[in-house]
Amino acid sequence: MTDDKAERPPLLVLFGPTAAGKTEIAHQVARLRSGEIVSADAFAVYRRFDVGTAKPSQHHRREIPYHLVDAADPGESFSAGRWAAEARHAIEQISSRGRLPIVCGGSGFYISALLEGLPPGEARDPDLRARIAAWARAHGSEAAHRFLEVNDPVSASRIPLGNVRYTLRALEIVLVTGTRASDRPRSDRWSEKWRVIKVAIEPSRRDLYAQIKNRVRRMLDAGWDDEVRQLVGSGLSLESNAFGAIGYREVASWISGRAEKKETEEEIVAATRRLAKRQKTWFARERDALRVKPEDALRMILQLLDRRVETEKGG
RNA sequence: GCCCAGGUAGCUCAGUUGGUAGAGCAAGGGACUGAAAAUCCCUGUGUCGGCGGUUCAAUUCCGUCCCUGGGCA
Repeated sequence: MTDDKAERPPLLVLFGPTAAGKTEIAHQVARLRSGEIVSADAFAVYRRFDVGTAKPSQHHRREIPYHLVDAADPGESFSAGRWAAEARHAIEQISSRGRLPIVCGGSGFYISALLEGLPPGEARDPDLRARIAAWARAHGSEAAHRFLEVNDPVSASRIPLGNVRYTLRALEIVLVTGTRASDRPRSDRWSEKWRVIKVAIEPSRRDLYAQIKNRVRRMLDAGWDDEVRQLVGSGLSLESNAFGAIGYREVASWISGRAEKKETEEEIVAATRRLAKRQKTWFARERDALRVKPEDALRMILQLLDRRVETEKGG
């Protein structure tokens, strides 16, 4: 069993809150251990959303291959399922080239979709979704929740009355698949092929907040406004999924004169902190992750990778 | 100097026909089955501007002072 485990190819998975310094750490690991990076970031996938999504720099991207950055047009709606499928493919390719796949990002749901899998089949139907949403608007969200209670009581009991999005999604699953969302299998065995090494980057709250503040200011001074002007000018709707990225709508308000730069900055900082909090909550469930401070991360990760190699040679 | 309007949670404000007060936002905690940087759930003790007075009881009524807007001089 131990030998069998040692034969599995390594898969490094790096996660943590936004602005924790994950990107730089992953990049250094990739340089030092022949790695390639798979970005686990729900908004870095969108082309032309560059400044506000803190994508790796062009310099970094020339040095190391980055996967799933700029993988979709801003008008597209990405999804955890699509990301996980593409990420799995990329990881297999990287590994088959004898290089180290490094998953790095802060989208907890995406990482969970990658490692644990999602139920088979998308169970998605945009037309039906629109019709259910219209029905819910006409009859009220309570009625939608009651309808779910009849068709999938377990999901209904898990989903708060106020969470219309989850309620409608669960209804969509029942109507599309004929199966209750709560009955769908939610795990597959993909990750068993790998020696998964999970590392959580955990800065102190004080450091993280300072980093967030600095980073938002740098983004605002680095042409975020011009980027938003171009996106809006090209006809992209503010309602598009990509525009849901923190800060983009705030910057749009600022450049249209509806908000001051200072209050825009404050709003974005606050929204980013709230994101970081939700990310911490998400990652707290990863009990088998090595937890490290950003300043120790590179050294600890290299140690971990090298120790595993030693074990393999020794075994 | 005079006349208005205000001073209530970190912020913006509601309210108490007198029985010590509550929304939104912020903040903190949590959930997460293909929109996830999304969506949602939980958490509200604050000299109700200061000091006096009336009252069994004042944040509420009265007086006075201070502060902030606006107006008149």
